Amino acid sequence: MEQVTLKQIAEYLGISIATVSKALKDYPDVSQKTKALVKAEAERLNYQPNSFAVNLRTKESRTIGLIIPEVVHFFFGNIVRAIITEAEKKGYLVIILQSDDNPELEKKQIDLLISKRVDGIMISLANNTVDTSHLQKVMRLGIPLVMFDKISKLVPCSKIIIDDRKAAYEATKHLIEQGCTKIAHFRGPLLPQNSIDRFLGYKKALEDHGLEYNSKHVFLCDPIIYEKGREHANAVLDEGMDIDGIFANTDMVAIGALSVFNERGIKVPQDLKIIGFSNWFISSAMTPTLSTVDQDGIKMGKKVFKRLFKELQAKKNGQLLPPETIAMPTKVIGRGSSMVSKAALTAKS
Amino acid sequence: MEQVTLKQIAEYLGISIATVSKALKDYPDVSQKTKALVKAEAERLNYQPNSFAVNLRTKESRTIGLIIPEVVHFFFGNIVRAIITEAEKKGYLVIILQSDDNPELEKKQIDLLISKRVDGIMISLANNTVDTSHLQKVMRLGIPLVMFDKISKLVPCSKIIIDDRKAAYEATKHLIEQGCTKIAHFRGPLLPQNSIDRFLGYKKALEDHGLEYNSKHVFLCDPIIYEKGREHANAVLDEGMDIDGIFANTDMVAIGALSVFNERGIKVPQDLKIIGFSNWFISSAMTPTLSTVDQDGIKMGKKVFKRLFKELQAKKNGQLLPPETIAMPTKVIGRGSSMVSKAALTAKS
DNA sequence: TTCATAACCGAAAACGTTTTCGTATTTTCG
DNA sequence: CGAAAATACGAAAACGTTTTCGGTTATGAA
Repeated sequence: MEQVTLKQIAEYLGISIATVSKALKDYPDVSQKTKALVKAEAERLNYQPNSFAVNLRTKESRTIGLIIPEVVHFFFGNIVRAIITEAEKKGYLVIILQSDDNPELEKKQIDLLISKRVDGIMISLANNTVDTSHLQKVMRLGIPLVMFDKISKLVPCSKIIIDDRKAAYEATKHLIEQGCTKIAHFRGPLLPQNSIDRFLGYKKALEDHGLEYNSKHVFLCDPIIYEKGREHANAVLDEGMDIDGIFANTDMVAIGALSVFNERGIKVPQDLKIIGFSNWFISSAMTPTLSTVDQDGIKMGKKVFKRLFKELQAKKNGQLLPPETIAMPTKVIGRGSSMVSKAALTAKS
Repeated sequence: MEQVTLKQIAEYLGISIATVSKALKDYPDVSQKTKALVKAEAERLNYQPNSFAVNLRTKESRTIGLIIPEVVHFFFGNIVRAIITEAEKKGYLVIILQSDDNPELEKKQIDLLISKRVDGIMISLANNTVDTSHLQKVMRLGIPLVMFDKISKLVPCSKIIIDDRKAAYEATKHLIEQGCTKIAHFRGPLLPQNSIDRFLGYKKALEDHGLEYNSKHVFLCDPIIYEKGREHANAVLDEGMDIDGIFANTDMVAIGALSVFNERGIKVPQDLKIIGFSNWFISSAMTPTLSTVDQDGIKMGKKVFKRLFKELQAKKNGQLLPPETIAMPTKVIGRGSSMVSKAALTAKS
């Protein structure tokens, strides 16, 4: 029941604790013979170092913190999965906290992680986090910090993002290439950088292709949920707006809109084309299948941990790496909701 | 940069470390005056106890482990969310590990958690975990253990589950009540208890209602994914099977089947009725909306943590609670995929 | 005043590990 | 053979906290 300690092994073998410790860690100043003896005994007794003591002594916990707005979210899910996996490979454990998009909670959780003495922190900000003092505190304490997806440009730490502006530009361009000329945008909340950037990319694409930007064609989704997509789609129809394309901030919103159009007999993609964002796997299971922008959560998660790990290593060596911002690639995926494919044509004729 | 310690406060105030420690914890043998002094100073210096030292001294980490097959999964997502929230309220941090339904990995992760000296462990087993020695080890070490959802009856610990057999029975009965007489079952893998129970519930419902059980009507989904639903739905059609209802092990599978029927012009629910399992939120966004069995992940998560907490408390008091198995309620939710509602009738007429 | 009691404080051990430094023993080699 | 060097081990401090126990001072009662 009780866990065995170095002391017990030492007493059993009649040698000192120090030697036992060193033997287990293959120090050069322990003879092969005693090493073998100690290791055998440790094995036999199923010795496991007491991590509390190790932590105290080495001042590191081999534990890192991760704060995200929502665990359930499919995109974060992939990121989480990747981070956990990568971290485990390097012997790190991940403590996950969910901010529920609540800046107050986010602050508390940062404090919690600091008090637990995590070695590093990864965070995707709550949508409406404006005060970054808690993050400044993390930096002040010298705790490596990596931000991803939802970032704040005010914090001088490393960041892993996608080029939202470019991705949105490409998505909008895709609709234009499919023949849309009056494109609405179901945008995300006003604050987080990526919903701003997606909006800007959308706007830029219109301008670059000689289409007029109309602020009435921009609908705010706050929060970014299924129902908002439905709401705005209904608004578009009820007000009889002249729209032939929609670029939605997120697949979730796009699917909400799609469900309304299906219900109200609007033919997608013939009457109206839609493209979402994030390539949620279920988007390929809709009828019609949903066009979207693919952002690889797994790859992103890997990158996030790898960056943090680099900074952890650097810190151990007494160095401090200059912050770095890395943009991950994205890709427009054209599907049934924006493309009148040959198959779709056949089915209709 | 460096964290302040009791020693520093003590030196600054010219008193002993012991007194500082006791003052902060409101020991009765410290005067109000020094308590005030110490607290003010601690506040000013932003003192935070070094949890490594606290852990070592108190032999508890206020950290608990959670192992689940898949974080991304919406059902587990809800559970995770609930557990984290509840745990935080009681001052516990949650370390989440993902087993990827891999028993080997699961074993390793248990060891990892043990070596990190978590105070307790919650686990939903990998689908094909048969050897439970790693769990026995947890119990042998006296670490409180709570299993949920995917459990093993061989481990004498507390368990939080749903009554899968009853739920499946109700789901099948629902189809029968809607007029189905030839009901197929897209079942889950052979091993985990809940997919066995769902199958048994399905079978029992058939028998109780005078319908013949036909093993050809049972399709194995291993793993339980969207594609399996498609695959079997196609098989049903290709082989021209005489089927008028499907009870799927999971919404995911049901949605896969639904997409095939939509594509191939099978009218749901007129030609064929479907019911899924778990009430994945997207299931109400399908066309038609998907009937399902609601199992409340949030409630379950809460229950899981609360039970673990109870055992943690008991352990502190030197007690050992007898294991308890709690079944959470479920509810059949009839929607468009199994019910020809008035609205649907109108639309068709 | 004196003694018992209460109130307050601190010394010190303990938790289990890591690591430095010193020392004792053995080996090497001129 | 003797000195230098290599080898092997252990003592002890340190990490920062908690808690027991003993001691000192103040308080009150006799």
